[in-house]
Amino acid sequence: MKDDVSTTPQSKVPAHEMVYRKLRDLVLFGEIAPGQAVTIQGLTDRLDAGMTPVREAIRRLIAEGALDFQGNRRVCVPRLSVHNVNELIFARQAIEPQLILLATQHAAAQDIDHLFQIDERLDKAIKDGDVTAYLRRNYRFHKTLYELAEAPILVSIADGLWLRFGPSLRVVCGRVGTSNLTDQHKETLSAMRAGDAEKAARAIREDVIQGMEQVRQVITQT
Amino acid sequence: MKDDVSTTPQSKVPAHEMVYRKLRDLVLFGEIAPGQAVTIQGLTDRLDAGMTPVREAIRRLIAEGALDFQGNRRVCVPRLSVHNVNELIFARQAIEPQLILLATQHAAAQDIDHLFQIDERLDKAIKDGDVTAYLRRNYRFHKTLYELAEAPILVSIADGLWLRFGPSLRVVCGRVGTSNLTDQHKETLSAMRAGDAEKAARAIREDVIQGMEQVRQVITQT
DNA sequence: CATCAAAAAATTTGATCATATTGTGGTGGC
DNA sequence: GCCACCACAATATGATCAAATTTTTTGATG
Repeated sequence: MKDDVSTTPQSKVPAHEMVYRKLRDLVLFGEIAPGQAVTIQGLTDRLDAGMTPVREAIRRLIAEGALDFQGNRRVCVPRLSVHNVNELIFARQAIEPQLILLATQHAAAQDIDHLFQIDERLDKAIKDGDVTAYLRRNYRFHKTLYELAEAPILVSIADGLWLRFGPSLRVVCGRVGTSNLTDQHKETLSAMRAGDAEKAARAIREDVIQGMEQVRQVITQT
Repeated sequence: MKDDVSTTPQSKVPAHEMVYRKLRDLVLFGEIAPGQAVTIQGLTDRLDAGMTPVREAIRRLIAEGALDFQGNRRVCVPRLSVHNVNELIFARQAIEPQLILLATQHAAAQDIDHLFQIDERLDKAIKDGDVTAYLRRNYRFHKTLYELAEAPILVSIADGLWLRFGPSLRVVCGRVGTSNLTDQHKETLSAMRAGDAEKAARAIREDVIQGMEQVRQVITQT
């Protein structure tokens, strides 16, 4: 399991950070489904942590939009409306191509090689029908790519968007099946390797649209 | 301890929410300057609150990018680099015109009247040289405007951006002086009233560029 | 006597606090 | 200058209080 970099046990990282990463993963990869409630006490048991770290982790994720604080003091993973999905499509199209432009300028050859490797393992997960591995590696691919842009604010925005639609991707996989998933990863990377930033940006925009369109389909049906 | 009946007339809003709002204002309106440290104990004194609510408020603001958690466990208001400002300019240009497009579609006549009122009071603050009132009303103008778009995710992104460059606006006012501030508020509102969404979007883009350019100037000098 | 609904008790869960623990940066001895 | 030690601030725990939800009780009505 080289995938979960987030749950490395080290006494160097504080408990609230640890809980945050674990809970973030649970939400981002759809292990807590949209609509499902999140309780403090439930998490102290599930993650074997104290109350304070759990509370702080929940607050952080609420602030990032990954969790929803419902008027009374209940917290849950938000369900996306069609309207929300449209907002997310717009925002992703606005931000992520720009990240690719910047990433192309900064990327070294070995960075792109590394991304090709991640993409290969992603393809393997698809072939194996391993949904969880697919979701983790797909996120990892995009996140790694975006971090090459060296634009921390834009990356944090993009990351925030992933936290919002991520939970629904598992649902999409459940409906569509992993074998029907398409992406523009290789096209993006090839263009980057060729130094054609514009083409890479167009490819990622295509990737975003394809992915989000599938989310929209599933949301519309529900 | 029941003695806080006099100090807390309405305990309908929880303490952590109260502390969050106060601290958010302190940061957003530059009352805690960029680079300045933020300590838990300092805030428990300053805001007369318990330790737990303060901790949660700080976590939220860190998650929103309004505060910076520096490796060791120090927290401070981030200083913007020129690079950061460029990211913010891009992001604001990407998001805010879209919010105006949507707002124009949804706005009723009285909504626009209300915005004209806010803008008038804003102008008065400029004429009086009241920096704090200017900053608060300028934020209020944009926030009110964006909320008309009925696009909660895009609004939360825009809000997050304001939290990042807001602290620097007070510095800008200190350098430039309130009398030299220009904006495109009236142009935006007039276009909206006329139903010309595209024109309104262009006006707000102009407003964004003007404002951020002044931030860039100040950052570059420092 | 059964049924439903409103009220009240019980339980669950969140909010807050006081306090103990741990980690960080500084300080003085060597 | 390096290392042990000290003081301070952050982190984490569990207890306590308060709010909200669920369940139970109760009473009126058909």
